[in-house]
Amino acid sequence: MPVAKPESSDSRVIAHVDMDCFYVQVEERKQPQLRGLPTAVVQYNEWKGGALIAVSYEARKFGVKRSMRGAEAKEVCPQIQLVQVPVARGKADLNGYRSAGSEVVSILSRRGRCERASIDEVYLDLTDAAETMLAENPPQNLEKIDEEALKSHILGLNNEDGSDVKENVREWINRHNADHRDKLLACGILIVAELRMQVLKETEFTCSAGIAHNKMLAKLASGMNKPAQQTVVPSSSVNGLLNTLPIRKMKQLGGKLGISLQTDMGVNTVGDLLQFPEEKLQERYGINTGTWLWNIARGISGEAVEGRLLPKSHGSGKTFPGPRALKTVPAVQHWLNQLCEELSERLCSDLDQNKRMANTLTLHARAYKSSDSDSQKKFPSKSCPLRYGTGKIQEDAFNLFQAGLREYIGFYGVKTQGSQYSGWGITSLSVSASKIVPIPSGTCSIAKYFHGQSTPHFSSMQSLDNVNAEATLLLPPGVHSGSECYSELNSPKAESWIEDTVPDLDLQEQKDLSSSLSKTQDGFTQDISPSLLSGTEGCLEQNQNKQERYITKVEGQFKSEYKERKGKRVKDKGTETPSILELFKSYNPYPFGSSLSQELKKTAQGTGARLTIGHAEENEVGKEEKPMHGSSSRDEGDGRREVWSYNIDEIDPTVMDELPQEIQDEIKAWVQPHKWRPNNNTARRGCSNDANDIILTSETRNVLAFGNLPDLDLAPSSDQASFC
DNA sequence: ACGGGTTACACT
DNA sequence: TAGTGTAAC
Repeated sequence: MPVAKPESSDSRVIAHVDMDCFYVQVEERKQPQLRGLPTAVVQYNEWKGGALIAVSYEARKFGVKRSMRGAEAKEVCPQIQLVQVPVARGKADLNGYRSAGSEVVSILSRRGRCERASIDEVYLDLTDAAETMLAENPPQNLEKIDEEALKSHILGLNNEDGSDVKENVREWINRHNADHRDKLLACGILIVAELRMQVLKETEFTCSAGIAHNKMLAKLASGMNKPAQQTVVPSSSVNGLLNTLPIRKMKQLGGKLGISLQTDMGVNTVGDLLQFPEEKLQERYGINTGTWLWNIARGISGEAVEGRLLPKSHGSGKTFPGPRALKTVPAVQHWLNQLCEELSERLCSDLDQNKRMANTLTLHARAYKSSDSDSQKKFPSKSCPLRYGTGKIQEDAFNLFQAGLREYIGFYGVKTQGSQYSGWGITSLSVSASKIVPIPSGTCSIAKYFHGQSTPHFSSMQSLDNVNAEATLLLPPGVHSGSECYSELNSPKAESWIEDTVPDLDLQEQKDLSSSLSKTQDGFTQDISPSLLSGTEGCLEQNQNKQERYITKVEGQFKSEYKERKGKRVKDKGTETPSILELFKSYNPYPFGSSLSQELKKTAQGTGARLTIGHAEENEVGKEEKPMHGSSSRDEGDGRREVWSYNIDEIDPTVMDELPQEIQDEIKAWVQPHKWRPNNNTARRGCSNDANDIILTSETRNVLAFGNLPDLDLAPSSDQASFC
């Protein structure tokens, strides 16, 4: 599973910063009277006092451990303060911890590339800062070294009895005869100490840190002296450190792989690994993992610190253990709705604060089938394009669930009466949103608008393009940018879909289902804050070439969209005028905001600015996206065409027959373009000269470029509601 | 019948 | 690709 990466020859200065019992600290900041007391954060207090998810160092002295129940903790430490995780919508609400984590990240990212590794951990690449310091103000000239830095633990520094530890540290930092690598680490010590003090001052949180030449060693070190201390790993100490280190202390070896190493290979310490030739390890664990193992035995790890301050996905989930398993569809739907509400809320915050949008919705569930031979079958996870809006997410998630359930129960699902025993139970549910990209903008709202309904073939050169343009083309259908946010689409097909494809439910359940649907679908209509657009204004000067290239791309998309449409949906609309107007009308089963024209003008002006998002210094999103190193293979957003990822073939054919002809056609139209298309669309993507291609008039190009759109008489704006 | 809820990533 | 599995906190 782990993969080897070559280590760059240059010496890096890498830090791993780990918050000390973070959730406890967050609660202590909220309730300062807790400070100094043995405290633990618990989740769900009902059963045996809830599960501990964080334990203060005071409480640890009493032997309180994570993975104890609250009641157990009380036994070993009667005076322990148990603080509950906030609950919202019947589930744990971690948002407070998430935002506290963001506070920390924003501080730690000040001195170099910063990677958010989890809610309470980051990696920092401080190489540049250290090199600069070394060149301009090397530690060996320093008179005074900060107290915090002097408290560092330097592995391999032997503190003889009676010697002043801090004095030894000072000497180590000041050594003028140290090699370059150690001098860099000495700079790292000072920088990290300062960062940690800033964190403490600005957030009241303490943290621990490891400083080394790579991530693996930094991570190892950060846990060696907690809380509120930092540990350095000079390269001369690496062998001694690893030699006796139990194998499962290493990141990635705490699970099955580590066990296998011990039981199958007799490897108990990292040092034991040294005797195995690389080939042997590859033989046993595969080429990648084998090399990775060989490297880590030697303290070699080339993983880069990714510049990523924000999470790559959002998820919301809950377990329903044992007797609490969900046994009816309405019960599942109720909880799905709760989870989706939370997810939607978080997506909206992300959009608002970070100007990003997610593109894929995934549903995970765990289930048991009581009376069945293959009861260890897993509930399949399912995903589909993500449409913004709480109601839509709920709807889509529920559809995904039903698709999964049908597959899980295998079509012979027992018909059940009302709340009667159904033979299955859901023990965990979660929804997540992934493939998050910076919001598109400007001209992009057109491109985005055409997305998801057919198969655009872009005219290549994608990889040359600005990441934001790339992002644009991945947008969900029915979505356009702007502060009024996205139009709420109530496509009739979605609703018929739900009701008509759940044959196994009895009447009562169907009623429950639809009533609960209408209950939850009123959704909210609060606007996205206008700040959405701020921050991009003010940098209008931008590379014209980029813009032109981009337009070409949209144009190409346009052509092929039209082509597909023409071929497969002829009957929809009578005339086939190849005008942009007609295209808009016929293409769109969804209401399109009447503000389109306005929006286009607005965004046309802003296009240059928005295209710069990827590079704007003050914009985190730009930094975020840098790691999208030209992965042009997934850029064309192919995942977006098909509305549902589950296999339509799996629908009971008799059900298909019962569907209204219209809907059958819809379904076929969804599925088939996908099936016909050859697997590698790179071949087709660049081909814009097909005989069937329509030629865009210059007027059309203007529309795309500048938003000179004639008034379109499309769906009335009253049809739309916005979310966020 | 779970420490619980999230994240990330490699594999196929 | 979507879906699965592992690992971590």
